[in-house]
Amino acid sequence: MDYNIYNAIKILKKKSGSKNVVFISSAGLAREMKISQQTASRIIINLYKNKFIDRTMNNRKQKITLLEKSLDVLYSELNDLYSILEMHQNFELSGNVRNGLGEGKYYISKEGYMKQFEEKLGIKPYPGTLNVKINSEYENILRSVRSADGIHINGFKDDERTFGGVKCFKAHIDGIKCFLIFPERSSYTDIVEIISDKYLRDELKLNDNDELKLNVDIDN
Amino acid sequence: MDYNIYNAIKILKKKSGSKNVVFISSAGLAREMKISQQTASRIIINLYKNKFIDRTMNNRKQKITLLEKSLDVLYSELNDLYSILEMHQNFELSGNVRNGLGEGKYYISKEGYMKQFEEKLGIKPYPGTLNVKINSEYENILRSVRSADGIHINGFKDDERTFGGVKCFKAHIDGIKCFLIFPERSSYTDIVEIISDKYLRDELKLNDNDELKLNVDIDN
DNA sequence: ATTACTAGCACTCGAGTAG
DNA sequence: TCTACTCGAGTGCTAGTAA
Repeated sequence: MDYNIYNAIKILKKKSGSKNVVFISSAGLAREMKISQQTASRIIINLYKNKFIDRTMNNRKQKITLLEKSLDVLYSELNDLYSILEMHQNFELSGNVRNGLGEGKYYISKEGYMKQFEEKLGIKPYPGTLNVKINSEYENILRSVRSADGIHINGFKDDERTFGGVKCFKAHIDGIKCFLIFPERSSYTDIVEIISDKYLRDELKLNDNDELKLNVDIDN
Repeated sequence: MDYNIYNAIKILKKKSGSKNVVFISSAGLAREMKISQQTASRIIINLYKNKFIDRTMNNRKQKITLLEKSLDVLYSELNDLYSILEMHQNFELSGNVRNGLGEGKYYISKEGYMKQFEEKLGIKPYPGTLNVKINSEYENILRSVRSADGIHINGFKDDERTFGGVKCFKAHIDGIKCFLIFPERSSYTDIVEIISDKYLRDELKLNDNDELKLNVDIDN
């Protein structure tokens, strides 16, 4: 049954544009998947129940919207194949500098994270993050990076609250080594947070809204 | 059953090194796939019958060798996802110039091919091919390119024999536009043949064994 | 047209087990 | 230990059909 779900998502994504919305009948999906209309209908019900899609049934044709969970399926399969086939390509992202408001600083300065950064990344990060809004043309690449494994940093508890796990990806900007960090449980956002042992704003002479290119190395 | 085959190939490829050989018991495969030993055994038999793998049964442990057909499955799934997710990256290959012996010239000069090259590629090719041996580090990328769709050129018959279909990929070398051509029915080789409307050896001042970089554009 | 329920059947899975 | 056969059970398919 899992295979049907995967295949259905592939087809729905192919038919939906970048807006992830598609008008398709169960018979239409059945034709593409070379299965019966009844089975296609069951699959759609299943996808809906399991929150892979949303659906609205206007008059005749149903409208299907792919949810994040569907995209995750595809991007993680892509990454799986990437790593199995040892195609560690480097990804190039481009975006511009945003004002970070300082929450990043609050989080990464926590001892529970800092210790692990030093151990696992081999750097003692400058206590602050550089926030970069990735240009929308690079959304697909960013999604692909996000769904890769990366370097895992465990969550922890302090006296007051729990802090979730994050994952890091080695990267460089103009030759300066840095790391992208993503909260492990969060949905897609086009803003990435970057840490480095250097103060990147000084090192790279960056101001808000400056354009920059970012190279991510996924080695698995 | 198809899904099992796909999954088994993924696991076998992951466990096998770049030599595509792996020692694994049916119980071992079963554990990885979270299925019973019996089912794993059946899958292995199936893979063998359908020429996805070769197997030899020495004393205790069986040795499984992944055949081209298995790699094709993985690389074409990768390409599928690539095109569905609209991640048309450009691939960079590097290799060195080889002496082509002139068979390439014989083939591409055939009217049946030439007409289609002009129609579908928009160039009137110089009647000869540049043969490039791709460096082995780029094997994975070359395989990935090969399993993509490309521009299809139909096969045809002349008075004497039949000529098979080929597929072409737009590429450029030092800014000069060219096309990689692959026979549609042939197994992997690390030599690629390149056509262009220019005589590339002159245009790029190439001699045998000269190193060159090749950029392939897969747009789907 | 649609979607999707029910019924019946076919296929695939895993337990048991032989070699 | 291994691989792989048989067979019963259960899953998931399609056809028929209702709404």
